[in-house]
Amino acid sequence: MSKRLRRLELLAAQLKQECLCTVKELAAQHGVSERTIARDLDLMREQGLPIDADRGRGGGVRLDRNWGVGRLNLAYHEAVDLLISIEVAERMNSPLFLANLGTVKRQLIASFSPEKRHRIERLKSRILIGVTASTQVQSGFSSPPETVVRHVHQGFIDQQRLAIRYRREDGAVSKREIEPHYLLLKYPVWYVIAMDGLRDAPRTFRCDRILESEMTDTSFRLLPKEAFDSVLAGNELLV
Amino acid sequence: MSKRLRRLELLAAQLKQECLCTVKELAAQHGVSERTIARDLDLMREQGLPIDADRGRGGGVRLDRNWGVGRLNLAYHEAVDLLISIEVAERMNSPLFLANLGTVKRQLIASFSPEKRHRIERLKSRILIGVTASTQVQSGFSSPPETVVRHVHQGFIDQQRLAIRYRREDGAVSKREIEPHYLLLKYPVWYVIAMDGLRDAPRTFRCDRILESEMTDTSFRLLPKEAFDSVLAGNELLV
DNA sequence: ACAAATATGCCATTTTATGTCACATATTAG
DNA sequence: CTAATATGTGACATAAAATGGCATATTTGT
Repeated sequence: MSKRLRRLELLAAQLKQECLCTVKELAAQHGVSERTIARDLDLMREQGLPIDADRGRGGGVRLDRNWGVGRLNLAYHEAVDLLISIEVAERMNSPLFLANLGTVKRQLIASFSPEKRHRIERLKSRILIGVTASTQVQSGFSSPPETVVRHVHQGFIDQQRLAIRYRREDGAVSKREIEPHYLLLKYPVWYVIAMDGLRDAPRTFRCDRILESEMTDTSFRLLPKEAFDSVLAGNELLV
Repeated sequence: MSKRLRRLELLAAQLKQECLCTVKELAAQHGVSERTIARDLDLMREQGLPIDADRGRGGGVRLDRNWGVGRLNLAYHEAVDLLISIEVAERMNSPLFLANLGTVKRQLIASFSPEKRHRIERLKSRILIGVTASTQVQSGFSSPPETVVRHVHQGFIDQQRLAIRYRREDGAVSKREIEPHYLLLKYPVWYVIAMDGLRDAPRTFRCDRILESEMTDTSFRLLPKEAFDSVLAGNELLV
């Protein structure tokens, strides 16, 4: 086999692309008999693909127009980004294009392994949504650097001490050691809430002003939420 | 067959859930010989699944940890919502969790049929992103009604005349006939830009104030963009 | 009425999948 | 170093599944 598997994949792709195919055409294209194509279609239907067939002259076979736009294969970090993006968008309550994303979210969550689900829950419990900011994202610094994103996916929050280069509002760049505890979105600006290693006090850093970040293996101190009350006040947790 | 297909699906799901399985366990669970599982794994590898194997004592088989967190099967309207949501989020430039969504977008677009791709392009060409609004979404009216969303997916823009019940700021509810041409997001509020059938002039309606909408089969007049210049000014198209 | 399309059943034949056994190779515990 | 567990691979007989061909029913447009 494996021949049949391949054919089934091809058939599905083909039916998605083209609107209406006759069994005869399909048989010729795949070099098998019409009977075989009929059986393949049966199998695909059995597996849940909504294949419509128009009988009679001028008829043919097609996939239900509103069905599965293919399958998305997501890597872990893609899935996390997608899930968090949807949840943030939901929280930000601009609902027109969110109506049908509930099922997407459910599918995403269901497909995580328990271990990953836990990791994501912890990440979410460290994300805060605040009021919309009056400031704009700095032009020229519109994206936080790659490294920040990578650190987020690697369990950035509550685990790793980071060495960063930070650009103050007046333009001066300084080096700092921080222990990040929370991410805060005051749309459109993301902040990192962290213990400043030098001053040993909670501080808030704009993600778009972090020029570089690097993990350091200095130990991380777990701190209770209360330690951050002063900077967290007035913001809501994502979960 | 179909037995093997099912087994392959189960195997993939299982390897995603559990970190490490021995071939012996898998064989026992599926009631086949170890040799068969080995062959199944070969086939899965051939199909592109990144299956790692640790040989030797304590070894086993697992899926690459960062690989496909399941497959998403999306219906058309889910895929559209997802795509538009991502693009809107990108345009709104709050980038922390958008870093890895480029590939998701590409997969989505690639999986649309040409016809659907065209439909989506047209929808996108009718979406405008404006400046962030100072107002909030009306509480109690936070979601536009189901019907508005449905109409969007059915080719709402530029095709259908709608009868709506609209709630003015002072609370008064009136009936109107509109021909919708554009959707405008002034975050967090969505607007419909339409020809008001009674006054025959362009007008802007807040989506969260549309209480009900219904298609009417009265003819729709295609109008050039210039007709809406007065209300479109200062807003940018999504595409 | 006729032609073109799907849908379904049956059976002989061909192809594929499976189990079994043997052996190679890699890793870890002791 | 050795024994114990793992995966990986090849060969071969056999069970199972896929295939093709044919007959037939059914739907639909001309």
